[in-house]
Amino acid sequence: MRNGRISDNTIRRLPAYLRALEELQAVGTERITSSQLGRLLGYTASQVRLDLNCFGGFGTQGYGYNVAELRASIRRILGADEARPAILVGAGRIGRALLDNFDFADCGVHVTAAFDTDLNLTDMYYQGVWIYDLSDMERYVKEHPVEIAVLCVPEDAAQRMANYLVGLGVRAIWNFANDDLDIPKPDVVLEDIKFSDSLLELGYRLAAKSGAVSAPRPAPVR
Amino acid sequence: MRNGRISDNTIRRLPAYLRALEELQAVGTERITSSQLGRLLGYTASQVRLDLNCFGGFGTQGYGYNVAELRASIRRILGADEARPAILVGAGRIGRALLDNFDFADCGVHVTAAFDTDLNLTDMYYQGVWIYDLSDMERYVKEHPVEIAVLCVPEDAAQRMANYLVGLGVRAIWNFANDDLDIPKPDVVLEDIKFSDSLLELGYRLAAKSGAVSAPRPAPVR
DNA sequence: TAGATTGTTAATCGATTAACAATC
DNA sequence: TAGATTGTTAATCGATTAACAATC
Repeated sequence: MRNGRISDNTIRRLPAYLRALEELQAVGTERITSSQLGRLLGYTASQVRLDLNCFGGFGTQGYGYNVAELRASIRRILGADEARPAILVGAGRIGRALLDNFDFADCGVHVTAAFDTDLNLTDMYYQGVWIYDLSDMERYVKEHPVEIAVLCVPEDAAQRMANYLVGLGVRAIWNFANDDLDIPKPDVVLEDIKFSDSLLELGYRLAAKSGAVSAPRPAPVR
Repeated sequence: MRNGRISDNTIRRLPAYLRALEELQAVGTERITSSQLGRLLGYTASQVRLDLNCFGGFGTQGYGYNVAELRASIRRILGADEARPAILVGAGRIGRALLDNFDFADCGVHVTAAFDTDLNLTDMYYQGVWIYDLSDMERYVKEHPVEIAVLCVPEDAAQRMANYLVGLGVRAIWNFANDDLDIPKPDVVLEDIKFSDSLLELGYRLAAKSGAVSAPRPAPVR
């Protein structure tokens, strides 16, 4: 178990390992080797072992890894079995779509309240979550443990709201606004969902496949 | 203009450059240097110049880059000014939230139709987009130019639907299902929005900040 | 014990940063 | 022309892959 600084790339691969392991466990697979797991995800066996060994020696020589055990370990590392208290800030379409469809609990997060300014949305339950008026947020956060803010407000309100939330002491922001947020406190965790970036990248790759933009025409063969 | 293979990292930074440039232009900035642009985004000046030079010499020595020009160039590279025809597959909450809130046009994409199996959703317009029954999709795709499928179906239907879409000849899939899709044709572009991965990563970083998981206890001082 | 596969170190590769000559 | 900043090459750094000794 080497414990230097763990690279961002390694961290980003952890959820993929977890997903693969959950599927393996679902179909009853008991053990798996680093090379099998690698093949499943498109990584080399070396990389799998190196990644996992950042967090501990989960394997057994000559055997491989126990699926259930490794899955449990990775869930623990990712905090997937926690129930971190979170609030939804902005209960518009995106916010409510998350409440409808997204399994927060499976990621170790528990949404305890939502906030909005739209009187058509406030003062009601939505998917079991009470939607408060935004003006109640400050009091709510002071009276309840809130670790995470799920930020689903329009782009032009995002930075302002982020500053406000950081001031209130939330420890992490899951941001859905298409905006590069500037987080004043360095120990507040920011994680973005960037729809635009993703779709633009798709557009680029599409153009690149057509050979248009940057795929240089093959050199003329003579 | 060096034109080796352009790295994924470079491509992933393009939308960030674009976002910064749009903001600069919005506030009337005319020119910018690589080091200013870098400071804005947290990159080094070298990196900015190297990234941009993958696509062309957009700058002028002694001056820097013209904001409007560079913005236009990057939009072109990303295909943001196109209107690539796309269909929405699955018009549930997530799908409709996208139609409500997301600016497809600004990413060079035009959603021409949506498909679902839910009779409460089909045969109606939603945000100007007609929702067809899924059984009409095959005919629709054959009769209309469709480049991109925005995949918003439940996780357990995603792989099946992806195979079907690839068979119908779509050239790219923007996937919102939490599933590692296996795309049979190598030239079909796949781009994922991974909500779970993102929130799990947030959870990890939160735990890491608390010094719990992987921050090794400081060695005992004697 | 022999075979297999890990944990871990060494070699390679690629990406980022630094430096500088070209040039506006 | 002098000053500034690019485009581009060289140096550095980090991440991935390969190799192998440890060990189940």
